[in-house]
Amino acid sequence: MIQEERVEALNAMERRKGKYVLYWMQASQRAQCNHALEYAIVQADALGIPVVAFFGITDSFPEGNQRHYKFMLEGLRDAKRSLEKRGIQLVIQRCSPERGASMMSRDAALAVVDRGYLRIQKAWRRDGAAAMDCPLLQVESDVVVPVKEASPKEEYSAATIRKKLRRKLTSYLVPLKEARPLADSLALDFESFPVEDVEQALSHLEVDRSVQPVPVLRGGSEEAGRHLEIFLDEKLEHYAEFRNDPTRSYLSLMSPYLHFGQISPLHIALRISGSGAADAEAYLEELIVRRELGINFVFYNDRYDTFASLPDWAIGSLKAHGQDPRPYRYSRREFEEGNTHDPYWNAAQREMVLRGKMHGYMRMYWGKKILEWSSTPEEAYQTAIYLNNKYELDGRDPSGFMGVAWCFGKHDRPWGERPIFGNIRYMNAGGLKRKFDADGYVQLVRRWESQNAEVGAEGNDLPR
DNA sequence: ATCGGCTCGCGCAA
DNA sequence: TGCGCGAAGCCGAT
Repeated sequence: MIQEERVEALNAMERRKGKYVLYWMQASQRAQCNHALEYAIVQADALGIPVVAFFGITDSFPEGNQRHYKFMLEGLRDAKRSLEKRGIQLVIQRCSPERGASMMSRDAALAVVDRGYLRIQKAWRRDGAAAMDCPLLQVESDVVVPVKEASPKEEYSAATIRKKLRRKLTSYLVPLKEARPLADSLALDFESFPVEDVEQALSHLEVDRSVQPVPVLRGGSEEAGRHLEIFLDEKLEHYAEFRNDPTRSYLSLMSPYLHFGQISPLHIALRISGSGAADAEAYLEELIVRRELGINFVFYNDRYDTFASLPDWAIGSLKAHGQDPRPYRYSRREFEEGNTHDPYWNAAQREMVLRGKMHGYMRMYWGKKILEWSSTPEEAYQTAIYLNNKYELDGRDPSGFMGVAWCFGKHDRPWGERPIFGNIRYMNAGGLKRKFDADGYVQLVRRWESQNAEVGAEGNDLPR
């Protein structure tokens, strides 16, 4: 079911005769549980024409590097294969997405695009819509509840959006029907950037190669589905108990796949929900409430990647303590190399640099300490955003921007005033030790690093 | 081990 | 206008 609240016309063009319906794939890089794709199929069937899918790959996505591109190409390879099985051609071109999409729209009756919430994604859609002579319809496919339906404004906390989201779940937490288009587009003649051989495709892109691809996770909808099944079979029943213990592997690993749209949050939620068990509820809290709070944040707050996005009380309090002496002070480079005095912080940083993913619990401690050990809170904020975007596979994602902001007071309440932090919630290493074997975590990261140095990617398995 | 205070402001009840 | 309560905690008192 495609609720009409998911659909929005991005320009005022009239429908016209055309050879196909264009699905401009951008955020939802998958063939399964994709409302935008299904919407395009419904439109095409009604017009008696096929669907052509298009993806524009730009070498210069801001802060994108080889690590991200490889993961994305693995996903595009899966998407192309899966679409072909349904008789839909995926045309991939090296170009700025909105320009490629508008070129491809010339022979289209209408165009459909998925929704993105970041500045650049909004700009691409706006510019694409303006350049097209046919209608461009946006269909929101990477959230359970459409962002404007969840709330008409920037939310103050998880508590405020939680109630609003819960009220809407009966309408939106429902399966999407998938169809094979009546007309096939495989025979249409288009040039496409080949992605079947991912290494070769990667070598043809002129991207930043300073960060290595990750040894553990491979991209694509197929891998996403495999990890989801492992999570459901082996991990979900202990999720509430172990999710905040980074020495155990009890997370779903969905966030990189969600970031690239290689899996649908609706699909995950439908697989999880129903039991009502505490573990399922805890997971749905992360998947829906927390994730869609992040989307609310970046959608309504244009300064989502800066210190200025914080609430007034946090900015005032941090500024009032801007001159407080810092017990330790590190440069961006010292942080980046994981060379602080704190073995727990260094372990978290190195986990991220090596594996493209930092454990959720450690992300909080990591950000809080960057604030504590930087010259100014503004500099700390920039450092955290820079490192997160560069190394995390799910960097440059609403959840990541929100995660950094939370460490600086966003979506949180004020706490007892103290040096440097002011009223921002404080965390220290004692908290880690109370919750899990913090020294065991340091050892674990060391093992990952030495395994990676010795045998390369093959020996690098997840902890059990 | 457990508990209250820390401190601001949203959102709803009245 | 008043009041309850909040993304993951810390700290000191008991």
